[in-house]
Amino acid sequence: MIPKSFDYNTLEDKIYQNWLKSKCFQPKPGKQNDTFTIMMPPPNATGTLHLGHASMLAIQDIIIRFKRMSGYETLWLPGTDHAAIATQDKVENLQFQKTGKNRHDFGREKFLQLVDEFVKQSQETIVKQTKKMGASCDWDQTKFTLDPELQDAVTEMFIRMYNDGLIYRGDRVINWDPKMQTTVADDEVEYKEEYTNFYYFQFGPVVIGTSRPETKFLDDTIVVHPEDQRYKHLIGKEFTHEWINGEITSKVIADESIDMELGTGAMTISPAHSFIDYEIAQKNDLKYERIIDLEGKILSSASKECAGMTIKEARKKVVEILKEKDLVTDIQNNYYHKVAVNYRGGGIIEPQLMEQWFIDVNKTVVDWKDQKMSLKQVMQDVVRSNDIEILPNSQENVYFNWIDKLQDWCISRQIWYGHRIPAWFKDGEVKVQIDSPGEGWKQDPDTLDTWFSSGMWTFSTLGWPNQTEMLKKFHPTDVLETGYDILFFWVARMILMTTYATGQIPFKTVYLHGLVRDKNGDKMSKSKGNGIDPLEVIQKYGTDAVRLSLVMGTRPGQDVRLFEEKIASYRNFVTKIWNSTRFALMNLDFDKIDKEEIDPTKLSEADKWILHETQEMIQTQTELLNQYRLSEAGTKIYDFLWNDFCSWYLEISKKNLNNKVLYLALSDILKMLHPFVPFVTEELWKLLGHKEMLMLEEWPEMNKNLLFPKEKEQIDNLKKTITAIRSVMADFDVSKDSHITIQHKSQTVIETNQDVIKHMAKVKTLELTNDFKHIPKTITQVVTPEITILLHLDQNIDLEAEKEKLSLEASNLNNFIISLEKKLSNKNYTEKAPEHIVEETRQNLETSQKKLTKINQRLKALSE
RNA sequence: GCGCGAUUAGCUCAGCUGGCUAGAGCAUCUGGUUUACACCCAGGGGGUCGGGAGUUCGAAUCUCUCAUCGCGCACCA
Repeated sequence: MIPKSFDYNTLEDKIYQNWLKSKCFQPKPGKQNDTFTIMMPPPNATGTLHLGHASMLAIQDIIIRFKRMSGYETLWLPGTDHAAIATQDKVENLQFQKTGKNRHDFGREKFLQLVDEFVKQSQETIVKQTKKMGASCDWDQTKFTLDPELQDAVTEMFIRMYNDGLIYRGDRVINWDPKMQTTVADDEVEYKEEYTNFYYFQFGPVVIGTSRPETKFLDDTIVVHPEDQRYKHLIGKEFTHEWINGEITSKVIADESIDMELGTGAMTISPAHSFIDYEIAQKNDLKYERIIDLEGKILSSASKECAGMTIKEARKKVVEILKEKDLVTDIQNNYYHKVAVNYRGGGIIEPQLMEQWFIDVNKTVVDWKDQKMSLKQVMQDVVRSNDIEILPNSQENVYFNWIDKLQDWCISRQIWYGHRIPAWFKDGEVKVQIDSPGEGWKQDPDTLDTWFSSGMWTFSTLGWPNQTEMLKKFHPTDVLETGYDILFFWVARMILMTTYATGQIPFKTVYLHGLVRDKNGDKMSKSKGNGIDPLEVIQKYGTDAVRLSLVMGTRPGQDVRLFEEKIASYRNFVTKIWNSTRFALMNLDFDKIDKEEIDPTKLSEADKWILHETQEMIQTQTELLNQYRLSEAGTKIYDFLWNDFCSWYLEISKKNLNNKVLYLALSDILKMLHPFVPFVTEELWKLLGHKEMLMLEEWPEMNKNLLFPKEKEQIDNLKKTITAIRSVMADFDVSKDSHITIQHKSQTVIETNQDVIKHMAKVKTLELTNDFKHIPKTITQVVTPEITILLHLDQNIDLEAEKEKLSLEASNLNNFIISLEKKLSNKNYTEKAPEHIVEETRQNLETSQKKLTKINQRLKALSE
């Protein structure tokens, strides 16, 4: 005999190994004659598995298993991302702790070797953990963004974009991280709240306000709003006055972008260290000079007194200097503002004017739908025209908002770990090509933004730029499933890169899952100690339970709260699945099953009912899963197994089991459960005597010959009857020696299931009659117009109590009837509402009226 | 400032294109050693679907508005 619950700790790994051994994860042509592809978002090569990954793996695995069983040739391709900045920073920190050396002490080559070693180790961990989640991805196709072929693809992409004029090298203000010594993309900048001093300085004819005095050494332009009455008369004029480095001549210009309300409404600009100042300077053709160097220190060209000082030191010094010159008019403390920091390392971002590589998002050179479009336009078009659907749809607005504001994308990074830029310099000349153009040419030391390569993930992994069979077959992919937090970072970039490179969309659907939070809705974090380690709860509750807890009750785009009680409840469900099959195994006669055919004339009502319900469930599951409504599908199959199959079918049929029906229904249910809980169902499939893997079974199809609507109605009546008996017995506390009379009109299902009723409702004496007359010393329960239950009580019963009960029921029913009648007497309703709704209402009214009549008759009898 | 989301039972959440008297799990109460399952079985209590207005024959569902919470983007001289 098999044990009472699924021993996940010892069986999960074995089952997974069996899947691997049988090559279940590889694409195989199926009856759909079509492919279905998911590219797994590559986890960072440095990481370990967290709940975000676990949730992503659960969702994708459910989808891919469903599609595989449905007969698609499925490819789920796994891999890892080199995550340039994050990885380099992590390894550098580790090495510094260990040896006290930074990357420059090691040198580029040696340092990259250390990173490679570290990455290799991490990748193994991530792969092992991914397997633990039951992910049925094709490990033979595993890719890494720094694989040689993927590196080649990146280089090719860069060269093509350069030749098309989409990549250019230019001077722009970029986000510079002095700590990590690299540029950072706009999206990688985070803002931290801070309180600081806000200074007011006399600058020639005006007072200016600033929180950054240390950038003001060379300022000589005052900007005001053209409509500002306070300053209008100054516009265009020049003034000679004292400033930090001595006497200067400044000029007043006007610009619309000035906010009159802010500070004094007048400001000076430092174009080399501010995005907005740079824009103003460009518009007005002003010169710009650098004040702060890449280390975050003041340049001697800006100030002799402050040269070499840090920003903090220089700020103090500048204020001192201006105080001496009596140019400080006010200092306000506790000024609230936000400081830009690098989200990956926390260094404070200093805007710098630098020469970098950029992708031009506005140049209209991309061929798309027989037109020339800009990258920006293509990105808008594919979502607007529904080539790509984003789930939830509300995120499409977020996407468009982002695109509208999108600026040229700075793709060069001054770090070592990553894809080297294929550009060569010599005497101010630039050549973009794979190999060195010859003697004296030096390759650009910079590497590419990590999202440049991950943007190519759907096609670089399939062999692009070569037109491989894989690429032709599996691209575009079908669904991209990832967290909404990387919609811009990654999803948008994939659309940009893929449409340009391949002329195809990267995927048809974007499914954005929410973040996993704790029970209070707080983000899980190590410092708070509220995190759940997926591997720990897998150990405790099993992978199937963890997967369910990450999928059930979720919607795309909505955060998920996870806590142990929730996981435990799904562990209980896994046990329930186990025991329902265990029961079947104890009762099935395996020798006969293959030879048996379904003969509708020999089936009980319950048999027909469960076959009917199973067919409908197949239909429902298929529809919901095709629409990626995983939680709804999961909830429905959960309910079906637990209630319909276990609580009703098995209990009704216990004493009269039909081998074949039990087997058929259970098999279909296990198949439908499989995508959600692959381990326990696979094990049970084996115990049912199958040699083939469940995961390769065909998804069931609805069989119209197994629909029995009449029996469905009959069993529904039986269920109502049993529930009513149980309820009335509990109300009057008769657990032993219960005596029930069922009055009914032509209900064969009651006749044939007397034993079932006795057993399931625990009735000791049961009588049936077609006579609806009142019997003394009984409590009445009207189930349907055709079925009434009488509970016999020995002692004198409290007539008033029963009257009260019946009266309450009658009054509720009466209210209901009134509402229905009101509806039906409303012409607008009967004319405008759909016919089937009105018909339903009519029937409902009829049934309710009949039922009410019965109750009233009984009430009348009681009063006599 | 612009935008997005949430608000349904004590807790965590379902409820698709508006349509039977609003659901689940957990918790709670009552009663159960029924030979698949106490990680179980049976029964019960608990909600004016955040407030207000509107559209409609009909609103938890659509529109507007207010409130509270959360998030994103921009600005930050």
